Amino acid sequence: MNAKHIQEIRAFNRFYTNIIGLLDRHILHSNYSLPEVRIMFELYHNRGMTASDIIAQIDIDKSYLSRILKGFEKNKLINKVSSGIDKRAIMLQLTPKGKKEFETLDKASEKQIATLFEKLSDKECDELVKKISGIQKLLKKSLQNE
Amino acid sequence: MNAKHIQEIRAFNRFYTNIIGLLDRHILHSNYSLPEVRIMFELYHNRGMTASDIIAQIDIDKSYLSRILKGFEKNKLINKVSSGIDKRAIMLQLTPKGKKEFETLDKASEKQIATLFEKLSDKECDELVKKISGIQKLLKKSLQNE
DNA sequence: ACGAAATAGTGGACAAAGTCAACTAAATTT
DNA sequence: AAATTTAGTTGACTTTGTCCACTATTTCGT
Repeated sequence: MNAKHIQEIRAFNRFYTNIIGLLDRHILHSNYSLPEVRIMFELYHNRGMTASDIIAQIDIDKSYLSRILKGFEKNKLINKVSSGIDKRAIMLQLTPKGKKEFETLDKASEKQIATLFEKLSDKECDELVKKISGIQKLLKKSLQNE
Repeated sequence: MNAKHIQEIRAFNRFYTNIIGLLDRHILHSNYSLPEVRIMFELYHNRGMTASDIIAQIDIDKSYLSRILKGFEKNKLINKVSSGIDKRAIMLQLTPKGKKEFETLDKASEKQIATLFEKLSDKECDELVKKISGIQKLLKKSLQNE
């Protein structure tokens, strides 16, 4: 890794930070915050997670998470069920209402992306996705502990 | 753009959001916030910007920016000089202290990146950078207004 | 088996980040 | 010359996020 590599990566970070901002814009007009949606995503895609499982996936302060989950429960988006095995742990699950809310956000997100990239041809999209997965592969390799 | 493309892009966003978090980690232990560093970056790389110029570059609320700049001035990181031409506008410039502070952060950021990607060979870095710039080119094309 | 240490989650108090609307002053439009 | 727009500031506020101390379990070391 030389100085040029580093500069290119930094430029990309600045650039892509803006892109992510654009892609998250639909959330600003929803009733949820970014971390809330990110948490819903995890709960939607994994059955029976605990708060700790969520923390393992996304970098979030546990007390902040606790508060968000409390809010979810209050609004009937999730059920909290004590895990039988470990009495400290609590199993979380989206209610039908919670699932529906997430799906609405999810659809909006898809639409946002489709709009943002509408100028690209199918061929260009293929190219984009190919590069994207190449990057992920490289980065994951470098991030592997040990 | 089809459903598969969209899913891949979203997965990349989630992934890369975490990467950005890792890359910004050094800022958490500095005396500055992320937006502050981002603003310093702009001031470092462009001479004689106004607050409006900064807003054109980064998406930030003008009153929030105003407060940050006020803090910078208080800590002698910038000079504010009324622009001769337009008496409403104020030219901003990093002081030597401001430049030095930014350079320190900048070095830390370089180091952070180098550490994060240390497992990649030079060849892999070349590959990474090539893909990165390809992505930027595609996205910029799609984002062009009109 | 028993005490010490670790883990799961919560709650209070607080700090940081960011927004909104109202405002002054200068510049531009009509 | 009045009306509108633009540059920037300020007060009051909300949202977002962190820190620390705490309870209740569970696991570890001996």
